[in-house]
Amino acid sequence: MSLESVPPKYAQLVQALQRRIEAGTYPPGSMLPSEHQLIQEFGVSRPTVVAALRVLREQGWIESQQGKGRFVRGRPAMATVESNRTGQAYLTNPETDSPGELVEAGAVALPNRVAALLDAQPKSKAFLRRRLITREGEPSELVSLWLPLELSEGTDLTSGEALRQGIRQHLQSRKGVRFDHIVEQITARMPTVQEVRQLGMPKNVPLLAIFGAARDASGRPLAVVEVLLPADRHELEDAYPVR
Amino acid sequence: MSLESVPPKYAQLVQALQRRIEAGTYPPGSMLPSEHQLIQEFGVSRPTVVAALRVLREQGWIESQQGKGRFVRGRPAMATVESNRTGQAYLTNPETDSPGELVEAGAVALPNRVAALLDAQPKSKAFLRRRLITREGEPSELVSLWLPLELSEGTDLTSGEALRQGIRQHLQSRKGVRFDHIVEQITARMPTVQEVRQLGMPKNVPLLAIFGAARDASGRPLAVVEVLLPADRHELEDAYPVR
DNA sequence: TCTCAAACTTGGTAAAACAACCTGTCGGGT
DNA sequence: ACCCGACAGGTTGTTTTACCAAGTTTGAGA
Repeated sequence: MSLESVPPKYAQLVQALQRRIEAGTYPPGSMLPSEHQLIQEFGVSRPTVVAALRVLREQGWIESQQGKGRFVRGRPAMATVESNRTGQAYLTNPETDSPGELVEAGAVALPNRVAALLDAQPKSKAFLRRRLITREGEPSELVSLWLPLELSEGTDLTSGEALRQGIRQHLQSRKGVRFDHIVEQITARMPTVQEVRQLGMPKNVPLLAIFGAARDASGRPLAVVEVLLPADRHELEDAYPVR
Repeated sequence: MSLESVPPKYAQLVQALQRRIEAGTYPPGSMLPSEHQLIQEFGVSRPTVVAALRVLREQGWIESQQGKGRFVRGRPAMATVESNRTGQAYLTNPETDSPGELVEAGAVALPNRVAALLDAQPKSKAFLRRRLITREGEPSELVSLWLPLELSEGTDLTSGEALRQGIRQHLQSRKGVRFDHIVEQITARMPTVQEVRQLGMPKNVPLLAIFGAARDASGRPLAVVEVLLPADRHELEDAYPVR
């Protein structure tokens, strides 16, 4: 059984054209080959070509003029920066993407701030899963996930192994809850002695602390992730259009 | 010649479905009629229905699950909510909105980091305008704006008075440049002694530093704003939908 | 030189088929 | 009686073929 999922043809075409634009084969301002030419070259049908070109237009790589042709704009400036929604990244990407070790997993009393984000009583219990991420062999980030106890039951989150599925997908398939939006808070503070030890960082360097609270469509909190980044080794970057 | 251009069918279908969602005919969480049902009701072909539903999904009105159906999310709320984009706020809002005093205005040598964001040589000169914002009578934030010298000429930025116009509007009307997008970087560091004095903050509390680089559509840097926030009095908050 | 039709371009609609995925039902087995 | 697997029938996702409409450019002919 070959389970290597091949990307759809239109997506392959998108990538091929992006590569040519970046390589300078289609320089900015020049006209892209016509639909008919692309059909000939790639051996696909017109709707497939049109679907690929629509994606490129919506992403800002090209623009089109009816009756004239499609013109290269170049790599969209916004796309060079992968919008670094930190909370989303840690709630969505599989843990196997980032090497690290599990340092804690079990029911604990909630810190005040996390309790407020979960709409729970301070000091009440919830499930905590904490991982120390390593990059290039060095401790890099401390990631903590808090879940209401009823959401942690029947999941693989208690396991010591890295999840091969994103937390979002795991909770959706096992518990049927759907993340709708994330509220993110960013603060800075000095590290505790324990954090200095775990992260192997100087004790006079501040920590960037990102709290991401995932909620469902009705606004009910589902999970909170805290990401601790030593400020001498990390910073956050985001890009957005002005309105 | 009656050339009242009628919108394409798929666009009409988009509007019809949006109206029904807003009217509550399709409440959030409910399942949308299947493609087949929509084909029957509106008397159009499947590609037309699919095109309309694709637009709705990309705009965040609905989400789709292969094998199950399409589900209503409601009017995309996050798109209308002005999220607290710090850099955008300081580059767009009039200075008169926030009381404060001008602490510096003139040509200075660029710090390395700002020079990199402006694509300029380190140590080269640029115009700096720095204001200390006060809230409830207390020093609160230190906001610095760097501009290439050619962009500062002929503007009111050298004036000691608070601008009644946002920096973005001012530069657009005086110099004809348009902000297209902003790249934002967030770091944390310990304050300098001068910053401790100016902000009236404890010297063992870290600073949240936000750098916002405004660029035009081609990616050329136009201006950089740095916002320094004592971490014991400020934090950043943002909200966004999960993709 | 001017006019206009032909030949290109992209945009939109229709009809059909297959693939991938989800969910329930109906069995047979334990 | 209970559990579990196979299967049927639903859904969306992708691809193909076909045709017409609308905008632009070009060149042939008057």
